Amino acid sequence: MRPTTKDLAKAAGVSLATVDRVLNGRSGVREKTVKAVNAAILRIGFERNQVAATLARQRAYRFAFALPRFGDEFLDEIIDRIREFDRAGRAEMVEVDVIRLDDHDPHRAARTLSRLSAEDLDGVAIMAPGTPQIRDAILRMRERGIRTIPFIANQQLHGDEGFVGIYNRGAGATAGRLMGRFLGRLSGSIAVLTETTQSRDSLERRLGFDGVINRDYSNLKILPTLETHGDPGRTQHILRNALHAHRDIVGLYFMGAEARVPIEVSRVLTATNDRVAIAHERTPSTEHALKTGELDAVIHQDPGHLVRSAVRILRAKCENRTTLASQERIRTEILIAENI
Amino acid sequence: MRPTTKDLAKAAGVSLATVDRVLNGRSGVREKTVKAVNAAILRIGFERNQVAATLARQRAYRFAFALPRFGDEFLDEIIDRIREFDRAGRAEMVEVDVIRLDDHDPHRAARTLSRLSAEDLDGVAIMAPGTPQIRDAILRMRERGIRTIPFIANQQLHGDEGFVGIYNRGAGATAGRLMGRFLGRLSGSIAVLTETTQSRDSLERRLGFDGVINRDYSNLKILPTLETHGDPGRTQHILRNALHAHRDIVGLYFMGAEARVPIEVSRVLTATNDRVAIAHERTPSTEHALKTGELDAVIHQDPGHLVRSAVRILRAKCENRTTLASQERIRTEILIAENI
DNA sequence: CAAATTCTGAGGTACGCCCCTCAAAATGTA
DNA sequence: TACATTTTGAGGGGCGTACCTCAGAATTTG
Repeated sequence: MRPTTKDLAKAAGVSLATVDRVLNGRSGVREKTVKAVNAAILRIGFERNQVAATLARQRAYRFAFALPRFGDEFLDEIIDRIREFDRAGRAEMVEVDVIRLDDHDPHRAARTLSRLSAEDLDGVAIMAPGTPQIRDAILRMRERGIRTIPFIANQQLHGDEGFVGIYNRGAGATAGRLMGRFLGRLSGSIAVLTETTQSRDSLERRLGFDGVINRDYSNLKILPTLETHGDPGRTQHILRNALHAHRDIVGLYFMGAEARVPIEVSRVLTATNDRVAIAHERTPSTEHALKTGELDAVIHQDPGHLVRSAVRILRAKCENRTTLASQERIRTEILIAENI
Repeated sequence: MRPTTKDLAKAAGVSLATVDRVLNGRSGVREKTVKAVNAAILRIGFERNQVAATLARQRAYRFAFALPRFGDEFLDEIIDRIREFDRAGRAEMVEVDVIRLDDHDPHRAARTLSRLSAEDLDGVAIMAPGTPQIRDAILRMRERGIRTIPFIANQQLHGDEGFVGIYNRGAGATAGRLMGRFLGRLSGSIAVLTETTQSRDSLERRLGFDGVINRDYSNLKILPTLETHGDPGRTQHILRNALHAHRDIVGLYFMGAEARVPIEVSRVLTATNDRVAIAHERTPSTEHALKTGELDAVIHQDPGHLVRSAVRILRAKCENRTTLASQERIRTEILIAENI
């Protein structure tokens, strides 16, 4: 039988009340006693029964995802996964919710975070830039007893163990390698499209992509990044111009999270499928394009996994546990028509 | 507040005892009463609190993996993940164990399964061929109240919902596509190695691989599969012969689960890395070979995911729940140096 | 109609922990 | 030494469910 708190109390030579105080970090226990209890924990191999602990808490774990108010197809996907998790998690006493942040107004966003109370929230996964206001708001949340982890966007704060996100540089490098290998001995240029080059995602991906191509594929030349601003008309315009100005374009790299528009535009503009096209994120559009051959590969990070991983880590923080590292590593997946 | 069994009893106009009888499928309740309770469940949106239910069971969930006695590097990996899960799962009242089956002797294997009792086991994930003896043993286990799911190997039994396994045909096709694309316009032959062509894994992978190459890459010719029988000396011998007999070998496909020996041998035999080499399963050997460039891609299915998924499904069966389908789909991952 | 059978209700205990109160003991301070 | 303060012990109630017993009610059977 696994040792219980009662066994632990006996082993440590203290009462149940003291064991409880130590286990839950309550005050009013001498250092010496704390040490004695911890020693007993190791000695008898006590491990708190999380099932009983969760039940006794008298309330479900309540977590939230703080996400930007406006986003792309990929963000929608994440929100869907959060809702899905919420439905499935209720029987396990876990509730998750979505909070929208005005990412264009750091003050408002920070204020939104400031209003969150430990009364009705155990932890938050935050997807927001690391501006001073936001970083400050996060620190104050922590003081209030709300656990936080950076989600997708990293705020580079101290104590940010358990970042759940995307390794964009690696994702870009992966795209670069596939582009280089798929093109083989072919020479020519590669057009790169994204919504905006301002975002860190785009910067890092481009960095990874360039690194591989420039080092290993001297036959290929990467053109300056084209910005679509998410506008179909503009996308069509700039892509047509690019294809016209550079007759040797052999590869298309859709670097942004919103590949739908570029894919459609390039379908219209390109009669044949002989250019290698690579995009990011599995969405209905990219999935379909893979099947038809309009895309040759998609670099993907599973949003469901991101969500579940974030919740597991938040919960582990609440329970002073560590998680299975191998389970939390978010994979940079390569999708082709054969393995979607 | 979420409705509890007490609320349900009130809503259905019955006692707690009757609610309990219905929820846990005990006998001695009139059909009419069962219907009334079920109607009330839907009406008030009752959902059993799994945390409380698990605690009240007075014992942990006990699951087992029935695995072949002898296996390859990949099976070792799976066993490691099972042990790991067991350690991490104790706090959640889940215990998992490994049972070894004599896969060469269906009678003995069936007998081993027959000895398992519902007393000390809630469910088993079974990796065994679907021989009549084994299928029969599985059916009798189910009658005894032990939940079962096929694991990796499918026994094709009725009621096998929730197969956790590998889609070998797709994995082979994925390997084929990458081989074709990585080789580009190059012409030549592809050598295929595996431990034994007898296994269904090998058959299906080869089928998928051939399908893609033969349809789309007329410049490539696939040689007959070479069998290593896991013997380094023999591997070296047959690979040297093949490279000698077919000077035009441009691709190597290591189809088996044990790629270590073939990789080492081909390193010795091949001075340059200009042949495309693809293997299955991430292991220390294949990971290292990816980094050094001896392998160009690895097709992988995450063993940790396989294990966790199997446990989740078994547990859901015990609790009459369904699982999140999106979480249980085992991905055919493509690994290259940039995304390991 | 009575007897046998089936169904239901009432009540209890248990799981392992959280969280609370209050008094007693140990320690520190003047 | 007397007092204040800190630390500890003892005990209880609660979470929502599982599982048990036993008596009484409802239903079926002869």
